[in-house]
Amino acid sequence: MLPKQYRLKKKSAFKATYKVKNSSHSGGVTLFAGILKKDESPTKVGFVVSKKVHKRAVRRNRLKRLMRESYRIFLKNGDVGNSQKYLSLIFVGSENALEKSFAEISSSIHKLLMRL
RNA sequence: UAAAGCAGCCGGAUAAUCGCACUUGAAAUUAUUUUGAGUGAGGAAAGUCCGUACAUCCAAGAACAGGCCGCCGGAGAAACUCCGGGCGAUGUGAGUCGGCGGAUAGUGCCACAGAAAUGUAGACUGCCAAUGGGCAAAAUGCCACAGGCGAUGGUGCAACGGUGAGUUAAGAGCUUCACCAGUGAUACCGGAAGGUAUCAGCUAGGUAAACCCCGGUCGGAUGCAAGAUUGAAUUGAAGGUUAAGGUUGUUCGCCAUCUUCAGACAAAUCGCUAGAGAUCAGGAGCAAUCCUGAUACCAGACAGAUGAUUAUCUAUAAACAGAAUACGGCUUACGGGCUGCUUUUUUAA
RNA sequence: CGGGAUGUAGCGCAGCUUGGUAGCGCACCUCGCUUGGGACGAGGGGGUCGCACGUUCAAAUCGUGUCAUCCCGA
Repeated sequence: MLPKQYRLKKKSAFKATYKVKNSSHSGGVTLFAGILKKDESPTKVGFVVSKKVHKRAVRRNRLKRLMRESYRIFLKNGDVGNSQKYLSLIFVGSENALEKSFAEISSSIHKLLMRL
């Protein structure tokens, strides 16, 4: 898990991020980026796996945890490209990503971060 | 040894690095940071099929309606719950399964087939010359008119207790006989369900997971997003202040500002986890379960915590699956492993 | 977390109340009509009634369990 100040929490913030419509896709993971930020507050990140992706909570939680963990490692190493210029990011997992390993998910997320 | 049955248990472990939630100690400092310690998903957390606690609102009396339950006894807060027993079904057996009151309270339905499908039925197909009657007069003769009978009928899930004998004109539970099924009465055994024995000719289908009858039982609704408290910006109403500010030169008024009340989106706190609880020991009981004592406090989030990587071990770590107010059940899913008892067949002793 | 509904032929739906025969439209196949196709006419095939167990002589229909899909409320 990420520390609290890095998490995207409010429903309105999620809606605002989706509204920007700046998205890209890689290996079953979709990244939505919000607006560019003006001050030095930390970039907030949300992770979403819909109930339509899979019925069982264990499978959905597993995918969310893998995405979260790989983002955390990139953030710790400073290997996140230009992503920290944005106010908010949302990673959305899809059906294709369910069966993938940590290494595959990690490389997908790295690609997405470099694209920004 | 093989094949089965039942009961119970486990549901990866250890170490390293990075990381999260809550509690708590310390330091810096004044709302955050750093650091130490502790705790951190299940046997089903699932499905949401039952039952409760708890909370708010309505009603607080009675009756009807309606729902639910349905062998007996016990346990339990209660339950579509559990334990023991009875009966029935099933299996070679250990065992397993059972929504298991009433069909003589009434109503409905029973396709097709069949003479007939519930009404103590017999129209039809049939059987009968014993009785009455007629014909005949040689008869152990003929006639189905009055009658007797319910055996016979290519049916059907089901045909008015079953099979076999005897009796008879023909026949029939006829009550005469043997064996069997049910029902009732009596006696005995049992705490009860029920069981055993004897006697009685008493024997009119099935369906109540069709309506229903009988007995028992039930305040209703909504669910922790229940509900309680706080509450910045802001909105409305009422009142006050001109000490300062804006609007014009001044006053009033308006803005502003202060107080009170009301409403209220985002939000915060409580509800929230010390319990019909957990572990261990002893006792009562066939058991479910109950009693006593000791020990420790053991998830509590709110975009929602247990993860990632590596190494070693056992059987290659690989099943079903993630708490959201709590508890008791039921049901369903599940790779693999362990323990105990029992049965059957064969072999050996 | 709570509530409601639906699973029947390739597709869309009846039938379930009151249990005995599964039917309608489109689509499909064959034949006719036409120079050929379409339309039209005639005929035909196709369904473990989501799954399992039970009640009943008999179940798409009644009961219970289970699976899947969809919708609604906060």
